[in-house]
Amino acid sequence: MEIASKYDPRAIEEKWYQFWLDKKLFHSEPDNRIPYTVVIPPPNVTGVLHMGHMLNNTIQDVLVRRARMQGKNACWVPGTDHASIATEAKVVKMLADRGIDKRSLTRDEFMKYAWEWKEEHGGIILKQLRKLGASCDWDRTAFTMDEVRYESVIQVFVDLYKKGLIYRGVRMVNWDPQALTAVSDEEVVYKESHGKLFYLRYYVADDPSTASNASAASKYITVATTRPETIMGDTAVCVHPEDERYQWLKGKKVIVPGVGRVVPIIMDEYVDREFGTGALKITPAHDINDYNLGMKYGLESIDIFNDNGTLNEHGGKYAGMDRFACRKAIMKDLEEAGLVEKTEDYTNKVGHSERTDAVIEPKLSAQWFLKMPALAQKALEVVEDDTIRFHPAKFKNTYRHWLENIKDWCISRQLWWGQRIPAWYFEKDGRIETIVAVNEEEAHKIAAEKYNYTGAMRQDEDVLDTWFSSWLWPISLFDGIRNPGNPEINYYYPTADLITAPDIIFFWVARMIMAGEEYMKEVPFKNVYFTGIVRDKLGRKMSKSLGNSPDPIELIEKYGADGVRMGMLLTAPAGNDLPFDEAICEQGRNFSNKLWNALRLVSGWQVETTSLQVNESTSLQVSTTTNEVAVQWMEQRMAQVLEEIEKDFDQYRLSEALMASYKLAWDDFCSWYLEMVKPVYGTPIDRETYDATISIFSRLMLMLHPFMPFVTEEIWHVLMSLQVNKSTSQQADDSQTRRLVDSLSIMNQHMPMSVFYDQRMLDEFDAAREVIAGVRNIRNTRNLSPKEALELSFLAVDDRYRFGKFEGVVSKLANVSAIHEVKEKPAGALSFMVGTMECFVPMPENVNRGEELKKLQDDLKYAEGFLRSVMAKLSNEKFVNGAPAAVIEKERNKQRDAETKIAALKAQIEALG
RNA sequence: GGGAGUAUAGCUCAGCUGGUUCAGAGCGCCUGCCUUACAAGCAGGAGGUCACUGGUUCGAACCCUGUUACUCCCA
Repeated sequence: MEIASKYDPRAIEEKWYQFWLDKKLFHSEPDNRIPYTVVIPPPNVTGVLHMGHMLNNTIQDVLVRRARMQGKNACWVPGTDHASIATEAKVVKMLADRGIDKRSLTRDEFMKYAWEWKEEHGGIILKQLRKLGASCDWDRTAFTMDEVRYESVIQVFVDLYKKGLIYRGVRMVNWDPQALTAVSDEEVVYKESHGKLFYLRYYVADDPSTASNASAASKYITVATTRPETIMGDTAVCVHPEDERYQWLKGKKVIVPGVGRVVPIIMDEYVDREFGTGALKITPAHDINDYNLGMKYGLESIDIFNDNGTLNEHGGKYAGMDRFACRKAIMKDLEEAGLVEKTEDYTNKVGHSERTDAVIEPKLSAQWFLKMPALAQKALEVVEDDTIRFHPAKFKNTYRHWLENIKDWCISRQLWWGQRIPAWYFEKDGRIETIVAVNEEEAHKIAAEKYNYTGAMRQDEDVLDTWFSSWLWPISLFDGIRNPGNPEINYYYPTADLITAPDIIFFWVARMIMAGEEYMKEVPFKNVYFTGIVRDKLGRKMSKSLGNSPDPIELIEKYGADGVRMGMLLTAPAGNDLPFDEAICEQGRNFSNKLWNALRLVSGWQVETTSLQVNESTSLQVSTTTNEVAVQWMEQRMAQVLEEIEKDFDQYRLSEALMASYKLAWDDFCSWYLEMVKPVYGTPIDRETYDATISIFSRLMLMLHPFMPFVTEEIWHVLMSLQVNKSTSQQADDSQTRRLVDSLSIMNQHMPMSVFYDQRMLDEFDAAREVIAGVRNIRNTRNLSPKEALELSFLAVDDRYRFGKFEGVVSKLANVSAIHEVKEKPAGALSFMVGTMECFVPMPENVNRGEELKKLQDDLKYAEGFLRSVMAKLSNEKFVNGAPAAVIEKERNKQRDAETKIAALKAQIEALG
């Protein structure tokens, strides 16, 4: 069979992904196996694949593929969320490009365009995930606005309203003046910003009747503010009740500069005396803290802004001006009026909208809220008691802190794209009544029954926060809200693992837990794996604006999906940020190529029909024993590594599991095992070893498959067909067997499991490996040709470092023509030590005695130093009395070994000299 | 301002219950090799005051005190 010497992933990856799709291997239906369910963190429908998705979905795919191979019924449900703000912005832009103004459209017309946009542009990301090899059950692809999910959201809203957990009220919310909607606390990003701190003079109005005559006042108080434009809404100035500086102002009133309004001085401990002058202006309509003070002291609340961030009629001469332009204008005017004391540079954190990046304007408005305390309580308990485990566990702290300080969730958004709030209003007897119902018909029915009202009703214009859909995701994906107890939700819920980035721990993780407790009385998942944030190699977060993020699809084209997956995983311990360097994908690509070349080697072998192999590379007769030993050792080693990997997966240490598999395949299998059994060029290999090699190689592919699905599927298939081809007994059924092989997939083979292994054999191999390395080292340093066979003798004081069955292996890999055990050091020999075992090869003619001597003396010095440290411990009474017996015994062994070694070295030095 | 975390080789990280020659891995680097699977490779090698400080202990990378630096979250 001709196989290219370089592995080319492109055609292979496409071929197998299509194969998996055609055979519906990703699809899951409930059955009697154990379910393993993962729901995708639904990417934003406007999104394109970025490195964070790559990481996140690679991890999910690894876990899902592994679970599937462990015989579980794996179901990974993909989907997208509708991202109301982001999508609406895209649609508005699309309309603008076509010359259509959103305001000229009805809601229904707009929604038609929005769906059109979604069908055309939404979900690119899901297509891209296929290139990565994601084994999602595409038949189950869901969208937070499709019928099932939409209705689930509405039903939950109505239910929570009935339970009294949802209410509507006028509150201070985070207003996004660009998207023209409220956003939740979690959607506000605080960014450091360089601004100014303005010191403004508020003159005392001694006599309220002459207040408008500001010049009459002789005293003033200086107030520091970062937002002078809000003075139009000032309704008080506040100082600390114990602030000595301002006692004289008690009960007085002051005049808002430039505005002329007379406002009271209030005293409250809320004030930080250290900040600015210790005096605060209070604008209840535009600051949450001021709002609270306003409520406490019954202050007037004057809203000075329009929804788009311009000043309204309360802005006086500044009405219509943008808030930032107004800031400049106002300062200029105050400056001229002599009301500004000074201006300082000031750095503070300013809230920006996560979606539009506009500066958030705290604003009073009527919004819908979900009461959080009771929900939070339960959500906290299940994480505290480890019903849900976080990996890494440190995120428990963050989680706890948030839930203990939680505020009610603002769930209404002033947009059209989303689930429209199912609330209807009508006026009766001069009162506005509110009906919350799953649909208008139902609302009418309730209105008639409850209020005896049959007239027209108006539905709330707002939609619900996108996260109010996403928090139901693990339930609504299986229709568990509309049809509780249906077979799917019973089978797939709770899901097993959730893999997500830590920045949505509040948005999503916590709220899913709340919804799970509320609607399923059961947690939505058992483990949460928090990935790191993908950064560039300078440690900066990857972002579009910096242009520092590689295009994942280009990476895949360059290194293959397997290569990229491996690159991501190798640097991605749970919860650690990963500084991504493209070079790491190269390692993944190289590994694919290594496996590929191992396949080329094996596939080129001729198989001997008889069992004996004569190895002519040395003058030693090598029987199959060497190969048998090699196979046995490889089996032991594989069992050992499997044990490690199983442990790693239990602890979600994926990069460690991958590294262990990588070393098993590259070092143990390719560098050692294949070299041990490799027949001399042109000679055949014995049947047993060949079969064993194919079997081991195949199992290695199974172990690697979750990490590198494509190359392993390809190699596995070639291995299967090799088995068929070279089989002596199956000639007749050849084509039939072939068809069978072609129809199989590595995907649903069984993952090998660790079994008991022989540690003694592994130790013997380690000794053999060191002997081989020792001989090679002597050849290298003394310029001895690897082609020239050497004779090896060894002197073992005990059995610990014997290489036992591995004699044949040593002779083959070190090119040793004979191995003798000796009782005394042979004359005229070079030596090296493996533990306490001394090994000798004949001294070549050209050896540099001075160098040899120096080497030996260095070794001796080290050994003597080591012995001293051991003796120091052993002669310490406290150690001997205090340490456990096993530890002391170990030290005694060290002492004996060191003494043996020192004696041997001294003898060698003497022999040389 | 409140909370959490991190600091180990040039880089990214392991190091579990304090106890082996325990100071490790991968990558990178250096040297020598196109040795009939693989130069996307092979054989070797160099690299660290375990941030600093004091303590506990027979024994500390690991436990405790303090310091410094960085990161994240919350307001």
